[in-house]
Amino acid sequence: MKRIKKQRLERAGWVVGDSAQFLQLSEEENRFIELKLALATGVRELRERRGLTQAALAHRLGSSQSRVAKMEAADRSVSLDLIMRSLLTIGATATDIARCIKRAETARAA
Amino acid sequence: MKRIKKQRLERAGWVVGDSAQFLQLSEEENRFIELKLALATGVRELRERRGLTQAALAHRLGSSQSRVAKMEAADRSVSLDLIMRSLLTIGATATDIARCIKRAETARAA
DNA sequence: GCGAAATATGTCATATTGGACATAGGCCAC
DNA sequence: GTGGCCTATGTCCAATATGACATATTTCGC
Repeated sequence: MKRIKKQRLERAGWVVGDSAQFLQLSEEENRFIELKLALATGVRELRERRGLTQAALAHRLGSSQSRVAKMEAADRSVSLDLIMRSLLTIGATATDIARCIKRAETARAA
Repeated sequence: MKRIKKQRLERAGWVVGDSAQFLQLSEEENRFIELKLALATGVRELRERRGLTQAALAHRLGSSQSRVAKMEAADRSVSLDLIMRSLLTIGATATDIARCIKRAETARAA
């Protein structure tokens, strides 16, 4: 299929690629989960390095210990928003966060 | 205050630093918003580079055009989760995402 | 082992975020 | 200027994430 035609179809909202869409979807879902997991791990590492308990971090976040525990376990019920806020609250730099994300990528490669 | 004492207090859940906690909170909130904005911008850039309309991306996400518009505007009503999923759906690499995050940091420096 | 502190897991009501839809505004070719 | 396409904005209510609390379970010094 010509590149132009493909782009036109895609602009209209259709996925044209060779592979089935649900494959693409589950692939993205996997990548998303890996990412979340890598960031969650980053929270735990930084928190421990700071000598903070889950309860202490929770207090800083205005959240609760149970939520922090679920967060570090990358529980389905916790959003990336909370994870990111935690990283920032703990004092993660952009570099720290970027590193987590790269780690997620290399984890996938394995 | 001695480092050990400070850590012990913090473990118990108290912020001990020199600055008021609400200052710390608003600082983190700012960082968070910058981050979100940088990623939202990343979505728009990648989407346009791919020649996709908001509607097309929405269709791939199983979402709607209005939500994509709000997302790119970093509207309060859209989560980081959706933004990240979008980035992945568009085909952003870990490197792309990391770059957005770094950009957020340098934006703050300005 | 015991006990205490830290962490994990489950549930609930409330708040936030979700997709859908309607509609308004912007842009460009005709 | 009008019709078509794209994007922006606002409002529904359904779905999901939230803090809180209660309660396991693990960890570790003694």
